[in-house]
Order: sequence, then C-alpha cells, then structure tokens
Amino acid sequence: MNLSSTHQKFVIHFGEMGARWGMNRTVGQIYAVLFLSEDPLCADDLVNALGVSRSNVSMGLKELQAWQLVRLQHQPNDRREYFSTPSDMWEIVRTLVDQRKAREIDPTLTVLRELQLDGDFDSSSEYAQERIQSTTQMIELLTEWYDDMRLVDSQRLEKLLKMGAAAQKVLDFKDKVTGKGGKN
Amino acid sequence: MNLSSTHQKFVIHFGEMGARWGMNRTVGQIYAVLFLSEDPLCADDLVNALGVSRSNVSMGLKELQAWQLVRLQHQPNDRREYFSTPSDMWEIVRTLVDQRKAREIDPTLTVLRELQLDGDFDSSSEYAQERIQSTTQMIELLTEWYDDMRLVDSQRLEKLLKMGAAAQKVLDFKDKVTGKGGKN
DNA sequence: CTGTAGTTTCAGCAATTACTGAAATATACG
DNA sequence: CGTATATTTCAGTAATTGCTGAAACTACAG
Repeated sequence: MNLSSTHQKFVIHFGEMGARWGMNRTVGQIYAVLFLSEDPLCADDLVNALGVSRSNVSMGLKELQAWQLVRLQHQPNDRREYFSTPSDMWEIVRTLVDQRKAREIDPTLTVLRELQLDGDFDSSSEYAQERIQSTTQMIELLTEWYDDMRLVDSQRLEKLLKMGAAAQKVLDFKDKVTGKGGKN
Repeated sequence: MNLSSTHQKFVIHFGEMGARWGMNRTVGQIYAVLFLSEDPLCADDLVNALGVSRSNVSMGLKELQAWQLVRLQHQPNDRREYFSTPSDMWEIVRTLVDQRKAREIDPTLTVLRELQLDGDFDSSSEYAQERIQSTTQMIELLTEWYDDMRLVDSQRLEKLLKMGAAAQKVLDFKDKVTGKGGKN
C-alpha cells in the first residue's frame, strides 16, 4: 500500500469492519480506498493500493456494486472502468441502511407474514403465536417509520436528529393543545 | 425437533438470519426457540429441540449471554441453568441495537477520533481529511440521536415512530412560530 | 471425602468462505 | 476480422469458522 499512514489505518480498520458488516475484509478495504479518493479509481489502482489479486478486486467490486455502494463510470479515452463513492454522506448512509434492511429485515418480515397466513397455528402454543405477532408488528412499525424518514431531505433530517428526544416533548405539547392528534 | 411446523419454520429462518446478524446458525436457532417459549429452558431442552451437541448449545448460550439477549435463571430444587428472553419487545430491540452499535459503530468512531488526533495529516490528502471528518460527524450525529432516543419510554417512542415524518412538519411549524428554536 | 449431575473447555474434524492464478470471455480499435 | 487490453469466471487451495465428543472442571448431596 503506497498510502499515507492515516490512509492505511483507515483502510485496515474498514477491512476489519467489513467482515462485521456482512462483506469481507477485501471488500471493506476496497470501499475504504474508494471512499478516501477524490478521483475515481480503476481496478488496477486498487490492486496496487491493497496488494491483492486482480480477480479478488474484480469480485470485491462486483459485491460493492450489488450493495450499490459504488458507482461505475468511464474516463474519456480510457477503456477501463472507474469506480467512486458518492460524495454525499447521507446518500451513503441511506444506501447502507436500505441494503442491510433488505438483507436482514425484509426476509424475516416475509417469513413472519407467511407464518401468520398459512401457519398451522393450532399445533403451536398461544404464547408463540403472540410472540410471532408482536415481532411482526414491531418490525412493521420500525420499517414503516424508516420508509417514511427516508424521504425527508437531509437538512431537515439533520435538524430532527439534533433535536433528538426533545422532539418528543414538542409533540407531547402539541397533543395537549390539539386534543390527542397524530396518525395513531 | 419436536416442535410444531410454525415453530420449526420460525426457528429455521432465525438460524439463517443468525448468520447475517453476526452470530451463527445455531446461536440464531437457540435464540428462536427461547424466544417462542413461554417458560425458561435448560440446555438439554435446546439439545432436544435442535438436535445439536450439548457443547454447541453451551457455546451458543455463552454467546447469547455476551450479546445480553438471554437471561439466566434458576428453578427451585433444580441445579440446572434455565434461560429465557425478555418478554418486552422493546427491551429486545434496544439490546440488539445497543450490541450491534457496540460491535459495528463504536470501534470505528474510536479509530476515526484517533486518526484525527495523532494522524499525520500532512501526508494525507485534503480530500481524505474531509471525508474522515464528515464520517466522524455523521456517526456522532446518529449515535447521539440514538443515545437520546434510547431513554424515551416505550409508549412515547411508539407514538413518535407512528408519527414518522409527520413529526418533521410539526417541528417546522414550531420553528416558524418560535423563531428558529431547537438545539442546533 | 466420594459420587453424581451439570457445565465448560478444547483438540480434531467438517463445512464454509476467501483468495489466487490461469483460462475464458468481452470490448474497442486498427 | 485480428489483436491488444480489460474484465470475469472458475477450479484449486488457503484460511476461517463451526461443530463434536471426550475430558476437565464445578458444585452440591450424601
């Protein structure tokens, strides 16, 4: 790696984290290099930066594309494929959450709904039924909330987040004034 | 597995998901069985339910304890250790998020802060510095928001979530009325 | 103590996942 | 076309992770 020490530490750390985030070391490192690079990079740049095989980079990039975390583009008069990461941090966060939701939450929601439709609930305990139902409801509540917040523009989102739990007080107050309003 | 078909499907699915959630199949399955069981279960109950080795169950339970997802308890006149999951769904969600935050976010925040302190930033590009800084800020914003929301009681939290993006409008309105208030 | 029931540890094996280099495929350009 | 360059696929291997049974440990009862 011919990168500065700061660069290196960052890349190595993202490699370690990549594993915990459902990718793998190389994929995490590729992402980190692209993330810190102002200009798009081609596969060979990544081979040089990371010292892994060309084919490994190819597979890694494919996976990052599946995650929609990198963008493919072309340079004029150059056949090679160049990759970059979005410059907008919110876009990156949204993609990450979307993807992990799609991989870690949505399949469960599908199964839970199936269980409640076709499940032979007679043979399963009352308690288990309740548990499955309240799990479904919890996931629905959280994902619906996220689908909703997803659409708020960055500036407002930032404001909302900074406000944090204080928002809750404003809304409590509003309830009192308007006489228990809200969607629920 | 001597469980109902609904039970079985649920357990098998959580096994598959366990892998994606940073545990592994057996750990996911153990959790699923405990989650659906009204009464606490001992290790041998889990061996019977899942058909895996006693030692595997032991290791799995150890990991679930590390995740703080199960509770150890004792029955009167029985030396065996019994395990259960909290009945409150919010408690479970909170634990899950806490744990994943601790494993997947906090270490990164630590590294990013280190990089900004001791990093030899001279040798690293301007752009990379900006990226590292805005990543730090983004993570700080999100984790501070979570730390804040964590403390809101379940009922209010549910209300807030159901309100979703609509909350934003109420707050926009409040801004206009009070003349740009809020923490920011 | 000694015996017994419960639990944990761990070495060895199994299964899965990650990585490589070589071969195959695709693409642009003369 | 043909050839040079870029990319992907894939079989084989390396590394990691998961699982088991046997042995070691623990705690309690007699």
